[in-house]
Amino acid sequence: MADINILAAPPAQAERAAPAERGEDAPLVDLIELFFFAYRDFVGDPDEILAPIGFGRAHHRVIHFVNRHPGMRVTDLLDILRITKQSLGRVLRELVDEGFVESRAGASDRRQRLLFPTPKGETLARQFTEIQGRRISRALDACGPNGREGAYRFLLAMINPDDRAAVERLIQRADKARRA
Amino acid sequence: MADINILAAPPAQAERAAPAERGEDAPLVDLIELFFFAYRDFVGDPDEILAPIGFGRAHHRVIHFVNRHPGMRVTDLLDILRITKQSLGRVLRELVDEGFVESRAGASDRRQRLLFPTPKGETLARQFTEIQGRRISRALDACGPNGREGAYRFLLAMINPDDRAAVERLIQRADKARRA
DNA sequence: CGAAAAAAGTCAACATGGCTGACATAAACA
DNA sequence: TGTTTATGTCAGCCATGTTGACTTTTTTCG
Repeated sequence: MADINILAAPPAQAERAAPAERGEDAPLVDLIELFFFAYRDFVGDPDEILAPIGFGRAHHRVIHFVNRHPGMRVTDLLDILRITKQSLGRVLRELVDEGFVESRAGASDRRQRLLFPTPKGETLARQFTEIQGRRISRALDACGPNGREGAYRFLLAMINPDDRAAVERLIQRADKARRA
Repeated sequence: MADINILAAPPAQAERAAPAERGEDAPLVDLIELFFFAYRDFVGDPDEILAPIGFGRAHHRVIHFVNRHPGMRVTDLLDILRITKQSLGRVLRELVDEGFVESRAGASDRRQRLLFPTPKGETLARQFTEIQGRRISRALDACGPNGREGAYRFLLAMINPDDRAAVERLIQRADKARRA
């Protein structure tokens, strides 16, 4: 009785809940699973772009953040990614060697290496944000008028309380720089 | 001028936007980054529980799905996790060996191996859903009255269109079984 | 000035969790 | 009875994380 394909389409007569009320009283565990599936597909987008170039997810993350926050220090990137210097070093070297990222000594503190995307890096980064942005945009369309604010608040509140302020600062700083 | 700590707290006089309107007109790229940070912390929860036992994220995912959908076939799990039989096999063997998961031959098709959590596995799975559920619950609180419905729709619409129906069926099937 | 601390980089070794390819077994199906 | 399906397994490889030790350059501070 339990051994049927639990992913198969149901017999034709089965009906789903009306779209208008879908998810209204979904248990938390539903949202846990949706979050898992959503992220799986979300990171699948850049995977497809990177596979032909021989890069992976680690490269995606670095290119994204360097492009979004040009001039960031290596330490900043380490804090964001929460990986070790050695792990980052490997990926960063490949990106510099292949001309996606450039690292220059800091002006006021010459110990620092500030990271910038090259034009090649910018082009790649734009592809990432375009495809992921389209996915998010589609998702917001499914949420009605206040969807964007709701998604922003939901995702922000999913972050550890101690880190929220830093993340918001990071984001707002980048937005401001972009508008300038 | 660019080489300062981009994650540091700003000087005291800087003010953030009023909470009421936060995120209202956030660019899509903000949401991309928030999604990244949110998931990072979301999977950090089970990581902490698993580290002492010597298990990793792969084990978390298997225990979660087996517990939530008891009696699922190995093939179902492969479809959900999108990994190879060999990768799953390694993890599954460890979980069976250490008594977290049990696999029984299917009743109507004896080639199948149906997966069930042991009491030990259930206990562990409950810890995962509790801590992750608390995080989600907190996040929903930040979203106002229709937060749950909004989050459900947003996350569902983030999933590849082709997979949405299967995911919803999976979830609803599990909810129904749980209520029964 | 000189010592200490900070930013970055590097080497080596190892763990986890993906992957491919090849192959084996049992059960179901046509 | 032959083929397909569901599962499992061996062997090896790759990407990306980890720890620990150590170096170089530059800044900071007593």
